[in-house]
Amino acid sequence: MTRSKVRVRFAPSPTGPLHIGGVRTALFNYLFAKKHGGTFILRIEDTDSTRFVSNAEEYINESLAWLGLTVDEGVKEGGPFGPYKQSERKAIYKQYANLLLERGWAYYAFDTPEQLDALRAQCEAEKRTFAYDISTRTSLCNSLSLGDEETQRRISAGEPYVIRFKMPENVLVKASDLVRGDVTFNTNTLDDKVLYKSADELPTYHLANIVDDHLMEITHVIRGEEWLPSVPLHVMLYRAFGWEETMPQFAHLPLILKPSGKGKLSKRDGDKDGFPVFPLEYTSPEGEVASGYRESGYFPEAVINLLALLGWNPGTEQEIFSVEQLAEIFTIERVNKSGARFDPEKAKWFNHQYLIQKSDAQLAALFMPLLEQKGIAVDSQKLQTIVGLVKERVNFVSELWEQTHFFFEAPTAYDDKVVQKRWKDGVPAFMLQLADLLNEQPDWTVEALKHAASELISSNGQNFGNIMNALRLALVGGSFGPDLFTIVELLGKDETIKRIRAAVETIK
RNA sequence: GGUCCCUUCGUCUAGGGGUUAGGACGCAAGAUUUUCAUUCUUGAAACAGGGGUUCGAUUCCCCUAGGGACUGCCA
Repeated sequence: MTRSKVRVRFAPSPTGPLHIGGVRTALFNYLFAKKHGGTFILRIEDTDSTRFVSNAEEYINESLAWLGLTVDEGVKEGGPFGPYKQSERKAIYKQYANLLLERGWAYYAFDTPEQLDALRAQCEAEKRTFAYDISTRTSLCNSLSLGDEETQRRISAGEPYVIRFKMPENVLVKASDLVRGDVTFNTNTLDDKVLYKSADELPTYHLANIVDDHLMEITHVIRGEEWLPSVPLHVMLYRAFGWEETMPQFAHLPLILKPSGKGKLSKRDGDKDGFPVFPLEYTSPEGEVASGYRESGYFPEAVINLLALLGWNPGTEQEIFSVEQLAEIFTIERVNKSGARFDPEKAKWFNHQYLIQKSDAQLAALFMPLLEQKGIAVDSQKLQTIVGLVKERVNFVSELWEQTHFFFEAPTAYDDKVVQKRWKDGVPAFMLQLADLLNEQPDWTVEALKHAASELISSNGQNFGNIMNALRLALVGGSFGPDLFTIVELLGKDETIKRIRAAVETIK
C-alpha cells in the first residue's frame, strides 16, 4: 500500500500567476517532503491547450525560487520520472486511455460541446440538472449507443471525439483522507467525466493526474479542498487501472477564503481589497499588472510563515518559524479542516516580526536604494543608526521613509495643529535664544545637549514640554519622530540651527 | 437543485466529557515616554441552535441552520 520513500508533487497548471492558495499548497507539500526526507516534485499540468498562458510557468518557477521552496524533480531540475510537463507526455496518456477503452471502463463520445451546452440549457429551463451519466449516456452520441462499427467509421473519418469514463452503477467508494478521515460517495451521483480529447490529443486533469501520480510513484497527494469531490472518480480510476494497491494517500487542505469570508480567495481578489494575492508582481501577456508580495515589501520568510499558519498550527503558542523549523515540526495531522480567511492585518504583523529581527545594517542596506532613488546620499553608518531608531514602528522597508524623511530633508510645511498649540507668544524669540545656545555647544551629544537646553529653559521660566514640542516642530515639521535630542544630535549643529531659524521665519 | 466538506472571540487558532475556555492579530483603556512610537499592564470579545448519551457536555451522537467546494471537452 505505502511505498517507502515519500514523494509528493505540486502540480499547478500554467494558466496564469500562481496565487497564495496555490503557494500554500506548494509549501505544505514541500514541508511534508522535507519532514519525511522525501522528494518534492513540480509537475506542470498544461493539459488545457486553450487556457495556456505563455509566461505562467516561468512565474511559477520564480515564485517558488523567491520563497526558497527548492524543487527536487521538475521540468528545469530534471529527474528519473520525466518529462515533468504533461504536454510532453501525450503518448503516455493515449496509451492509458486506450487501456481503459479495452477494459470497458471508458467509451468514445461524439457529442459536441455545443450540443451538450444546449442540453444543459434545456434541462435548466425545465429545472432539471443535466448530467452525462448512466441515466443519459445511452441516449447520447457515443460508442455505447452507436455501436462499434459506427464508432470506428466516425473515428476513421476524423470526427472529433472525447473518451469518457464509464462510471459504474451503485458502487460505494470510500476513501480515507489524512485531514478529513473517511469520506464516502456513491457512484450513482457521479457523472462520466471526460478523460481525453482528440482535438488536442491531450488528457484532462483527471486522467493525467492519476497516470502521472502512479508513474511518478507519488505517495501523498496534498492538494486543495476543491478537489475533494473528484476523489471518488480518482479512486475509481486507480481501481480501473488496477493500481489501487499503490494508490497515494490523500490530504485535502482547507481553502483560503477571501477576507470577507465569502468564497475562496481567487486571482481576482487581489488589488481590490488592498493586498496582494500573488507572490510576485505579475504582468499578463495583455499587459495587465497585478501586485505581488515581493514588490509590496514582504520578506519571503514572512510570507512562508504566515501561509504556514493558515490552516495549520503547531499546537504551541509559538508563531514565528523559519522554513527549517516548520519542516521539522510540520504534520498533516495538525492541518485544520475548516477554511481560513486571509487576514491582511496579521500578514503585516508577520512582516513586522521579520523586519525587526533584521540587523540595522541589513535594513540600512535594503533602505539605501530607496533613498538613492530620491537622490539622497547618506553615510551607511549614519543610516544604520537612523533605521535602528524607527524600525520598531514600521511593517515594511518602504515605510521607513515616512518615519525618517526629516533626517534627510528639512521640513517644508509645519503641522497646523501643533503650531496652534506650541508656537505661542514668546516661543519664536526663545527659539532663537535656544539656537544661539546650541551654536555655542562644544559637546554635541544627546546628554550634553539635553542638559544645556533644560538649563536655558528653566532659567527663562519656559515650560520644558512646550519648548520640546516647539523644537520638534521646527526640526521635523510636526509631532512625530524618535527622541528629540537624538534627532538634534544626528542632524548636527548647522542643520539644527538652520531649521530653527527657518521655522521662526516661516511660522507666523 | 444535487453531492461532498466545514462550524470555538471580528479574524487566525489552542483545548477537549468536570477549565476562570488559553494564545495571537486587530480594537480600547491605563502606565511609562517632558513629543511620536516602542514597551508594559489591563480590558471588551467565542464554544451556531435544538435534541439526545451522561452524574456532568463546548467536547461524543443525531437533527436543524449557516457557510464553503464541486457540479465543463478548467485545473
